[in-house]
Amino acid sequence: MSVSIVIVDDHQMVRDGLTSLLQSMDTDIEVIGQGANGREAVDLVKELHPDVLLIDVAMPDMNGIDATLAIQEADPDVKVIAVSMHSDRNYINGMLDAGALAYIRKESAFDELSHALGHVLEGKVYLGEGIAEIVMGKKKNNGLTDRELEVLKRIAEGKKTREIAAELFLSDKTIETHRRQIGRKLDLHSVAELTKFAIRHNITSLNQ
Amino acid sequence: MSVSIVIVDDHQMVRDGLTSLLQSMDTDIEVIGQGANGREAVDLVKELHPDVLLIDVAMPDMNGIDATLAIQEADPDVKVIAVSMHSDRNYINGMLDAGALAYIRKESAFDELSHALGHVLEGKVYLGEGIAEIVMGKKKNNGLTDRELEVLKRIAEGKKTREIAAELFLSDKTIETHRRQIGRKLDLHSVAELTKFAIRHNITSLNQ
DNA sequence: GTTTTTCTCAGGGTTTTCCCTTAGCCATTT
DNA sequence: AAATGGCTAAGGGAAAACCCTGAGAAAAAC
Repeated sequence: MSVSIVIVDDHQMVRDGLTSLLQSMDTDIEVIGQGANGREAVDLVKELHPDVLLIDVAMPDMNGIDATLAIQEADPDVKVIAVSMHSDRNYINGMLDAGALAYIRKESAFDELSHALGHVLEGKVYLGEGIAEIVMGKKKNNGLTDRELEVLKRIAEGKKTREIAAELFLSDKTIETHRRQIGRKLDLHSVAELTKFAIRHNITSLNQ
Repeated sequence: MSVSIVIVDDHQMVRDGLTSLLQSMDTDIEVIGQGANGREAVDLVKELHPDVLLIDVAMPDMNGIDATLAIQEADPDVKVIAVSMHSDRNYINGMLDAGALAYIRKESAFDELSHALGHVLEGKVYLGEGIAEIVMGKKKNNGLTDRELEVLKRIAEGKKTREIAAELFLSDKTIETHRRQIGRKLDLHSVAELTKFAIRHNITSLNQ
């Protein structure tokens, strides 16, 4: 019984590498498609109906969460494995809520990927090293509230207090309070550091 | 004649993928070591004396440029291939000046890597698609001067004008002028956007 | 049902950034 | 010799960010 896989990541060399890895581990695994962003992921799944979708979380154009949501509507049988650079509780939950069956990090070794593959093919959930603890809140993550996350996202997009206030229909003073609170919680006191934090945790995209 | 390779990248899954790719393309290629940062690269080269070093440019702890500089002193025979996420003129030149023989991007396809390998083994220089144009200044890159780059790097590290001035032994007013000039040249008018630009162009590291 | 957290907002002050112009000095280029 | 570009610096004013305290209402947790 052959397993068909679609790989979506914004770096072609990473896609090629993963393809080579997967095909060298088992002759029954076939990579039938590759894409560079969420939009391509959705199109590829609709067209090819793979058994497994291996998808990066942070990508330009359309991220992994939105793509997974769309895919679960179009083809709920596809097993989705999320592969991410970093781990942020809110975004791990985002992927899992969207319907992903596994979440692993690029920092981790390849055998996590093969484990993930084995699990999702049986319909089981697989979480990479350290991910389960984050999901259950046992490992301290960032401690930011949803509102603070919304504000941080916009700070990391280069927006100023007044613009954020207008977008969220709030007072400037409220946004100021959130900014101060975010800085305190994360102990990061410059926009540059906050931006890097936001990128590391997939709260904002590096592109645009 | 067998070719020995050391791979250095901060994501193990990328390292594993590249290893699999390289070994599947030619049985004479042997990946004899892997590292996660510049410091490990230097140690690995000193210990293993590989024919080729495949090294990422942006890494925590010690970046590819500093590592390549150190390696060229310790073992000038090692052929260095730089593999980077993005392309910034100043940093392409940094790697090439440090002694790298090839520079390719992760966005590019795998065959660029095999071409690079073929070239460097003969002692020839190989530049990935679009890289040569950037080096020769034919493709507009960022237009930042060396000084402006030093300032931008520090802005993206979260430092404030006064701190940067102190570090560079300059007046606050001078740094202010540089900041304004950087913003004008790049048409980016927030620290967040400047930080993302700096990360994309390997001017600063995402970590710390 | 009470405590805690989150979200909202304000007053008031300090610090920093942002943006303008002008300008001298030096090295490279023409 | 003259123009260009890079680096330095200053004066001055407007805007934004930073930081404090306090505080009411709603939602969540205990």
